[in-house]
Amino acid sequence: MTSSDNPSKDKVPLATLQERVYRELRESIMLGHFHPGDAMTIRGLAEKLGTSMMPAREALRRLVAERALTLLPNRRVAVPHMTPETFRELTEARVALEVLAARRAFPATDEALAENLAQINAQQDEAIAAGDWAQYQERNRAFHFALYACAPAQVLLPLIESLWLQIGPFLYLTRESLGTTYLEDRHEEAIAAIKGRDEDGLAQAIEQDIRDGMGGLPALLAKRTPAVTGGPV
Amino acid sequence: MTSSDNPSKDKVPLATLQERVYRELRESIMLGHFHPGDAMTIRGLAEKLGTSMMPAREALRRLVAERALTLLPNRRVAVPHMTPETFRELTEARVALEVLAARRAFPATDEALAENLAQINAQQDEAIAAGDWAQYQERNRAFHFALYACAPAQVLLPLIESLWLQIGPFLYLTRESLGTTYLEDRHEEAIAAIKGRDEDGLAQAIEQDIRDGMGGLPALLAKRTPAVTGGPV
DNA sequence: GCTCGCACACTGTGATCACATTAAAGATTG
DNA sequence: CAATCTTTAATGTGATCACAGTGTGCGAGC
Repeated sequence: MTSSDNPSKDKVPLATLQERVYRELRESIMLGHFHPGDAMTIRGLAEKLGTSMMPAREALRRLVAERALTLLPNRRVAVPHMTPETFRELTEARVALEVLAARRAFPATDEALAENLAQINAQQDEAIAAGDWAQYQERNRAFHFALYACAPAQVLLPLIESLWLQIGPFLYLTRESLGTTYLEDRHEEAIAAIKGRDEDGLAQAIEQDIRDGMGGLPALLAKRTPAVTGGPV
Repeated sequence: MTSSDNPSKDKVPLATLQERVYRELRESIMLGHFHPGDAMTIRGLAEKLGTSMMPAREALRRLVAERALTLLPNRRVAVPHMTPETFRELTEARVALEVLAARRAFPATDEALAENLAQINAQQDEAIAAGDWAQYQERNRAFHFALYACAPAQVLLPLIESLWLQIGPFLYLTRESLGTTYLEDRHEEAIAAIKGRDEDGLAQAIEQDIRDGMGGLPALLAKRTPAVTGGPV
C-alpha cells in the first residue's frame, strides 16, 4: 500500500521530464483547473514548468492523443468544447465500460475491499460535509478505480481514464451544486452488493452512480454555453 | 462534403510530416505487417521514411499513447505482446463499445446504408473466395466503421479504433484459417436487422460477429507463443 | 575453454535553432 | 473616425546536436 499506490505523486523524480509535465497537466485537467476553450502553447507551458520546449511539446501531444486536449485547425492545443450530445455519448461510453470493468472485478472482490471502499466513501461524505469539492472528486475517482483495479485491466483502465480526462474540464460545473441535491448513495449500494455477492446489483449500482453524477451536466452545460461553439454574436 | 470525406487518404500532402509517418505506421500495424515483440527505433523509422528524427519520434509516441505500441522499460518502443487473458479483455471491450456504437447508429440507418453495407459484404465474400486476406480484413473494417459512423461518434470511434489497433498485430494469426471454417454471416444478419428495423437484432448480430471473429484467437495465441514473452528460438 | 571486464556503437531524452504560417497590433489612408 | 493594409510578434514544425544510459561484442585473464 505504501509503494505503488500513488503513481501520480512526485515521490520519485519521475524518470523523464516529459512524464512529469504530462502528469502535472493531466492532474490539473482532471481536477478541473482548466476551462473549455483554454488554449495552451508549447513555449508557455515549457516556461511555466521551467523546462525546454521538448517535454512540454510531447506532453501536450500525448494528451491530445488521449483526447484530453484537442488540436485546433490552427495546430494550436486547447481544452475541448463540449456539446450536450457529446456529453451523452461520454455518459453511455462510461456506463458501458465501467459496468464491464466492475463485472470483471467482481470475482476478485472480497470483504477487505468492501472495507476499503467503505472507508473511501466515508471520506467522500466528509468532503461533502466540509464543502471540499476537490477532495470529493478525488475520493470519487479513488472509489471507482479501486474497484476496477481488482481485476487486471490493461485494456479497460486506459480507456476509462481517457473518458474521465475528457469529462474533467466540465466537472467544475458541479462545484456549486455539491451536496445541494440529495442523491441515493450508489457507492453504499455497490459495497452492499459486493458483500452480498450480487454481481448484477454491483453493476446496477455503478451504472446508476454514473448516471446520477452525469445526469445534471447537460443542462448546466446548455446554460453556460448558450451559443454552441459556433460564433459568439 | 467532397473535401473532408477521406481524411486517411493521401490525396493531400497531409499537412505535417508527423501525420504522414503516423498514418503509415498505423496502417501497417492494423494490417498486421508487424508482429508482436517487433522493436522499432526512432532513427530507424526516420531513415526508412526519409525524414528526420522528429516526425518519427512523435508518431511513435502517439501510437504508444493510443496503445497500439508499448513503451518497454528500456524506453524502447515495440509491438506489444498479448496474453489470452488480455485478448478476452479486448473482446469484451469491443463488444461493449461496438454494440453501443451500433445502437447509437441504428436510428440513423436506412435502406441506402443497408445497400452500402451489402455491397461491402459482397466484396468481403469475394475476398474470401479469392483468398485475399488483406482485402478481407480491410472490407471487414469498412463494414463496421461504415455502420458506426452513421451517428456522430466523436467519443466512441476513437476508443474503438484504439481497440482495433491493439488487435491488429494478432490478426495475422487468422491468415491460414481464412475461409476454412464456415461461420454464420453475421454481417448479413446485421443488414437484415437494419432493413427490419430491429435494433436488438442488430446489436446481437454485431456482438456475435465480434465473438465469432475473436473466438478462435486465444487458442492460436497459446499455440504460437508457448513461452510467453520469453524468446523466439 | 570459459568467464569476466572493458570499450564501442546505439538508443532515447532534452536543448537549441531555423523556417513558414498565423495571429495581433500599429500605422496609414479614405 | 473607421476600415484596411502593412509590419511585427508569436507559434508549431522540423532539423540538428549533445548527453547519459543500455546492450553488445570483443578481448584479456584465469
